[in-house]
Amino acid sequence: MTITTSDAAAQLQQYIDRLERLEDEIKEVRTQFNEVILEAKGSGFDTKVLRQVLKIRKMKPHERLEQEEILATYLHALDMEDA
Amino acid sequence: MTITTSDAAAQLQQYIDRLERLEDEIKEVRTQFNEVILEAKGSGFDTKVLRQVLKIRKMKPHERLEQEEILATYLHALDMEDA
Amino acid sequence: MTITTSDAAAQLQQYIDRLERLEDEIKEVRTQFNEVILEAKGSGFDTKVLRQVLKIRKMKPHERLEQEEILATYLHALDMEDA
Amino acid sequence: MTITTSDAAAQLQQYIDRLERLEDEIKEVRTQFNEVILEAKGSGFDTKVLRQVLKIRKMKPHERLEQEEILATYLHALDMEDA
DNA sequence: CACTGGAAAATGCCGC
DNA sequence: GCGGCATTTTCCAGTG
Repeated sequence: MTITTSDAAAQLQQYIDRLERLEDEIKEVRTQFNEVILEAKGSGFDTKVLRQVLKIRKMKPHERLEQEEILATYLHALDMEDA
Repeated sequence: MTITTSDAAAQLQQYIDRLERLEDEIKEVRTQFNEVILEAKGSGFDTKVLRQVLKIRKMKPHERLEQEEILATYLHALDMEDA
Repeated sequence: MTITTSDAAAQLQQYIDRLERLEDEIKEVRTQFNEVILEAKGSGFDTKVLRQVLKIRKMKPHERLEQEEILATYLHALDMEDA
Repeated sequence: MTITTSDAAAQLQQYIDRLERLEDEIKEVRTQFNEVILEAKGSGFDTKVLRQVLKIRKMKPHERLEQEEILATYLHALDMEDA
């Protein structure tokens, strides 16, 4: 878009405002996240391991891709039309 | 499992819960962010440039100027100043 | 397993092998690339700007000019032309 | 680095050359990769599934992080000093 | 306080 | 040409 009208300029300003507002929110929540991590550290937990646990829990769903599904993928790969 | 460990487990669970809740929030807000970007795109704005604008606004003018200057120097050294 | 499938399996295996070999090559060259970047860094060059230069050289001057113009327009609309 | 000497300029030119050379190599190998994918497609394989197979094989090593190791991580997380 | 590794984001690519 | 996915780059916390 070539901004020729002041309307377009105002619209751009609005989008930028909204986006920066959302970025601020993200930053804020991330700060809270870090605070909790620090708090956990204060309780004696190893932050690195903590993050690892979170990661593992996030990965879990992906491991539905386990064994059977992998096998299915291979079988599908072999189920070609005229090979 | 000893009582101590059991306590620790409960505490760990709590921290994990809080952290995952915060992660969810971040994810949610980021989704909103992307939606606004898409909306702006629908209004005819160039999303890539939009992101560039946000980045520029986040940078301190000083930093930005410095980066630009280095770039100019490199381009000059390569006889590319008009690129 | 039918003969057809067995054939397909062998063929699949071959394709996978070739593809993985090529993936390895790419990975290897990328490693070399990163090493050169590091070397340049060691010589005092700013790696981020270095990457920027490569990107600029890859772009057709026309594209680049266009992008810059859009950016200038946006910044102007936001009264940020001096950023 | 502020490039003041022609030596530095020459050095920069050399780094850029080397990096672009490596980028070309990568591009070339990637082209070969795509050609093999196309060839496989011509043999009746579904390219999407093919890529999926490659991905799965790449992930496999990461799944050493399975069960026992995950358990170990949790146990470690609970093995705090003074909780 | 620079380096390193890992998470998040942006870019670019492939298929539709 | 666009949307989704994979790669690449950037950012940031942790560490010596």
